[in-house]
Amino acid sequence: MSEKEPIPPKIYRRTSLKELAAHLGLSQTTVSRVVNQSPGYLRIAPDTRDRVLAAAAKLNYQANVLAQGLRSKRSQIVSVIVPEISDGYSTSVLSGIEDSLLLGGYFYFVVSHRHRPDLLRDYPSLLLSRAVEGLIAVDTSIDEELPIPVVSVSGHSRHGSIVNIELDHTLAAHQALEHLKKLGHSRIAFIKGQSFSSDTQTRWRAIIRVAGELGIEILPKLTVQLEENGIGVEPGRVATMKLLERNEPFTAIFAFNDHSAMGAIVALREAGRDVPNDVSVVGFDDIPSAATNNPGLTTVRQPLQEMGRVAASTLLQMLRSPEEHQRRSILVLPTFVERNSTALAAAVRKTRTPTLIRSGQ
Amino acid sequence: MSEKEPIPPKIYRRTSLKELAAHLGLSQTTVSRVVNQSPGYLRIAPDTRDRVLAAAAKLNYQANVLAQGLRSKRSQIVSVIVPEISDGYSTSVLSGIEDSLLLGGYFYFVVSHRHRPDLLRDYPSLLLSRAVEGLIAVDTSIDEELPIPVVSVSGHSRHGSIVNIELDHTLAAHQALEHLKKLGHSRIAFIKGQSFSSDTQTRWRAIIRVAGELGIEILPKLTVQLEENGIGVEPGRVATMKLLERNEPFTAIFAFNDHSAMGAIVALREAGRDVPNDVSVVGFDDIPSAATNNPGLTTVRQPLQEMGRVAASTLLQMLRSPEEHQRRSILVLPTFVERNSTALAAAVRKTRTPTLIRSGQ
DNA sequence: CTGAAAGCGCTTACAG
DNA sequence: CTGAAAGCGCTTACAG
Repeated sequence: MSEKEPIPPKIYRRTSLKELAAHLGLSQTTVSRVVNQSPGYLRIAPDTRDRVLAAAAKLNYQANVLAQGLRSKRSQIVSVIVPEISDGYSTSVLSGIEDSLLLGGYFYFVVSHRHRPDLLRDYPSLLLSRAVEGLIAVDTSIDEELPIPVVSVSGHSRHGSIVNIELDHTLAAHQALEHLKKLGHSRIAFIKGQSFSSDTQTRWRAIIRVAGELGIEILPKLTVQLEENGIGVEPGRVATMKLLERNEPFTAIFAFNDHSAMGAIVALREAGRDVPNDVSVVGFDDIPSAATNNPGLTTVRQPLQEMGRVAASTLLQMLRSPEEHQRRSILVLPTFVERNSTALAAAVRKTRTPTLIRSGQ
Repeated sequence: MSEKEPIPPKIYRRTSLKELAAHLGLSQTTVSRVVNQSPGYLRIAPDTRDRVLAAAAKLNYQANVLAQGLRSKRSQIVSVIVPEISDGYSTSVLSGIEDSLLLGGYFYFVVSHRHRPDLLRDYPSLLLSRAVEGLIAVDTSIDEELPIPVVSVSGHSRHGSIVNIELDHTLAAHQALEHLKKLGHSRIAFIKGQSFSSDTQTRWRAIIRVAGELGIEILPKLTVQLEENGIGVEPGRVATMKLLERNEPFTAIFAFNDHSAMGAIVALREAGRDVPNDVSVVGFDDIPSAATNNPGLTTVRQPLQEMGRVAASTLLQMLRSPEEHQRRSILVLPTFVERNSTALAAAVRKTRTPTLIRSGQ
């Protein structure tokens, strides 16, 4: 007895509805109605209600959600499919998704497909056999019609009933290109996204349109695309090396995302070019490491967490009232974040006073 | 008809066991035995087996896992609880967990407690009412006895039957401190972890022990602790500012983790100190951004993904054979990663030839 | 070698 | 105002 008293184990013995009903001398039906406040709840005698509630609290009754799901056809589970879970983009979205789902009493399975065709093909049925009620696809295009509601974050699905949560890419392109234009850049290089990324096409079209409006030329020789292979900043580094080999002068790069912007900075540094003094670099997304990068990344922020929250609450809404007319797409707005990876173009710098140079964030 | 043909929707109409049995003129029992290869499978007539398998494939039978779980008391779901999902540490572990679980046919719920006491208190019962079979706690200490197997990653739980997956902190401390010692650092500052992090204590004790062995002094004036509030690199930046205010000279910092090491670098830069020429900084974890940080972070790598894989396969093992004696803890080994945030101490540099200076990674 | 029956823990028409 | 009964889609003793 000289040892520390063991903490008395919390009672995790689960009471079933049957036991609770027996304990109260009531039918399961009545008990079920009370604890779930189901239709008919109001017609139950107030003191019966109180007795049930008291006993449920005392015996720590918690419904078996599996059984509820089987019977009522609502598993209270949805699934989120992402390209790769250990990636800043997906997890910011997941964080927002979790916020909304928790409020709605839903749990979620995460699966990552890693661009593997077998997983992309098999996951939908695997998830359906788990009775998930809905699916959120993050940066993943779903090209089959599923028997459950699907919300896509940056997925650009044009299929059936899928609701897309998407960024206003036109505004995003405008913010980035106008920023570079103001700084005096006219020879701007572009790093396009990997072909597997569902944002690649949409964003590129917006860039072309906006560049036209702003009178910015897009030169094929200053355009490279990220390769499918490679992780982290590597694809951006490789793409930028390719760009440098072409010997076509440029003073700025607009990268597809922050990862590739960081890779671009690495490649430029290796080639002896200073960022931002020789070359300005603009990223996209504003993942957490964009701020701590050196130099801090000027970037177009996607409200990833908010996109997750909106995706989840939209999905819950669809589950609650399937019949209601649902918008096909919901637009969210980017925010432009100026840090230290962009500066006045060298040509312009000479003609202006140093105080005009942004001091950064 | 001039539009593109719509893709014929894949058949997602789910066949039930009952339907399949009726279609075959067999009992559910037999069909169940075949599709699950359950005990008794071998006693079934080979051609019955073939007929069942053929029909199951043709009608695309997939069991309803919810119903299976309810009946067999195996939901095939486990849960992972993490402090925060949008954090490089947790997601690397999750990535490994997913690898192992997928192979075992399990899916998982992720929940993040964000150090909120209410969530930490309520999640266990919420998960139990979801019938999860087991729990993996990442960097979270579980101090109640749960009725299901629990594996803890860096949780250091000394409770009941919990299996801990932990890093060899002594080796880790040895790698980092010997590295700094070799570079000629003797005045080393230490950033301790937040009090809520379960690794803080263990790692600090290991550091004290190893420092003693290596003859490295730990000065209270050169020791600071991360504050609980603040996200990303901010706590590390704040701690380092506090350190600098003390006006006690130091030439190196051993930080609790990579985030705080990055924050330290920011604070040092703001104070006009160059990393690594004035101060060397060593991080811990090797999260993805450690490599892309500028300067690249010298750090102690935790094999996070492996830890996740080991945690999940250990849990599955416990679910399969609960009676088997299970080790109380499983040790994994750190790898020391030299990058560019550490260099020879200034005092030493003068006395050696420049070629001795590491060229970095 | 195969099947009838019970039951996992719930919800929900239906009835009174 | 309350309950008996059926049934969600499975698995598993038990029986033959």
